[in-house]
Amino acid sequence: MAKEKKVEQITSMDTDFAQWYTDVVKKAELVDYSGVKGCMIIRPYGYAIWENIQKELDGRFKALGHENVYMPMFIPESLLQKEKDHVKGFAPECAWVTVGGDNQLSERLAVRPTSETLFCDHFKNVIHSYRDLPKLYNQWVNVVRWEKTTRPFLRTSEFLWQEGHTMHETEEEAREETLRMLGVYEDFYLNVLAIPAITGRKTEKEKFAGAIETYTIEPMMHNGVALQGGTSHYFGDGFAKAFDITFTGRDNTIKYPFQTSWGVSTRSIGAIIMTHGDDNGLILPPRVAPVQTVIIPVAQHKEGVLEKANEIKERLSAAGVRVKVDDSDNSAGWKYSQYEMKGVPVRLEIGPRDIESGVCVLVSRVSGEKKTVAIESVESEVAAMLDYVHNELVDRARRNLAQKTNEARSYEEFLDCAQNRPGFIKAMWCGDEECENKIKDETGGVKSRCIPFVEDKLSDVCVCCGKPAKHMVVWGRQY
RNA sequence: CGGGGUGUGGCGCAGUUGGUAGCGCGCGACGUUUGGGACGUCGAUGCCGCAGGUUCGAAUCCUGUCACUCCGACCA
Repeated sequence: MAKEKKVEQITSMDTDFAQWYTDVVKKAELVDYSGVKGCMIIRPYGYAIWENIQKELDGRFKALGHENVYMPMFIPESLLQKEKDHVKGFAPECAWVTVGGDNQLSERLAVRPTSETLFCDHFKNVIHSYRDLPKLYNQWVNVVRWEKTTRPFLRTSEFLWQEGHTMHETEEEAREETLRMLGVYEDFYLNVLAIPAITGRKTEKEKFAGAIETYTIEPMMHNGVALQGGTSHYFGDGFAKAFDITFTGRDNTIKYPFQTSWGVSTRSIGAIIMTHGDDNGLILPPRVAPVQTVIIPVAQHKEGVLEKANEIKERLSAAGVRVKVDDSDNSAGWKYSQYEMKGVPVRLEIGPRDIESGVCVLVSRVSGEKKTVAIESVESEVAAMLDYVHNELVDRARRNLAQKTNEARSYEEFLDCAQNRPGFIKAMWCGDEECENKIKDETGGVKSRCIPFVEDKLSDVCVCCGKPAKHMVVWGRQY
């Protein structure tokens, strides 16, 4: 079936990717703009996606022993300042509360941009012995960062996320936790969101403020631009020392614990949109889609059609499928377009002719192909198509990632890639920040994404300065 | 924070030399329709982003301001 553009309200991706994104976000009813600068309203359909993301991640966290807590949303300035690299990183984008009611506050309060300092302030009180470790905490909250330019989901002044904060007895254990949680994200992105990604370590320059190591998951969007999908940090005992968090060890000496933190935000919804969407709108990965299958009754006024549609709905629902029947007065064609725009992964059409022969029609949102299946086996057929859609999305995203990943062995080649081929560039690097800065300046924004866990040896020398190379870096532009 | 653009019913837009607001879609009722965005009839919906100013009179001119958007800069 030839794919043509059916939804004229959505700007085509090739015409203007940024405008396409804005159109999809609005037309699929994910967000609305609010009267508050830089802040978005997440509408029911968008929030339902977030709830499914939460459910998936929260289950994985808890299975690994993490507990949910809630910290205050205000951080006294003195607390934020305890770790000097941390405050330097975040102070420029803090929102400050200076007045309460009629009274000027004696100390201004930051609206949390992230909560390491609050957790540490609390850890100090609850960690005394090695028997109190590890502490495996997580919280689902909003944070505020005063961004200069904002876009729905990708960068907003306020956003929702989870932030995990853990304390461990040994460095080794904390380092393991850092990598374990990045692994959780990698698994989640691939097996839930259908998004393959490059994972690795951030360079010194790109590290989180106050971290010893920052690990990252870097999916590539359809247009070749990277989006940091999640991060996991190893802090060593730097914050513990700054906050004077100590415990008595097994050897009866006073020690500092070792710390991690890790987070995924509503930005992941932006990743879904820009990884999977097409010119007809959103395509939701089945495992987080609020509606996995929409049933469109055809000629629904005819005897028995709606009854059959509802009967199928009950059966699918009982089988664990998130399903809805659209029995509104809109024409079938209108409904098709509507649910394509909203990215529902599988459509089920059922009309009088189908009912007569005991079948219904399943349509994949990815390929648009139709499959006639027996009503009696509808549960297994729908489940199979949902899996099929998931796998198709993974394959498509993998192909995009592979196609738009280039290798550069010389600086000329690097600049050529940066200018003419959107996507990632693999290239060797000497380890100096100077080269990162030079590359960023001379390409107009290409930065190191990460030092991947699996490095290729493309040459012996830095692509930029020609000095001996220490690592292969994946470079790219980012949201 | 710099540079461009836009704010007029829910959405998309028109509105000339200033004269008191219009179109399409959508929305509601009724009828006919129904396998890829149906059609007819009738109907409802506006502090023209907000605040000042000029004028007998402002959607229109001037000043300020707010928001959104695109491109940079900045930014887990």
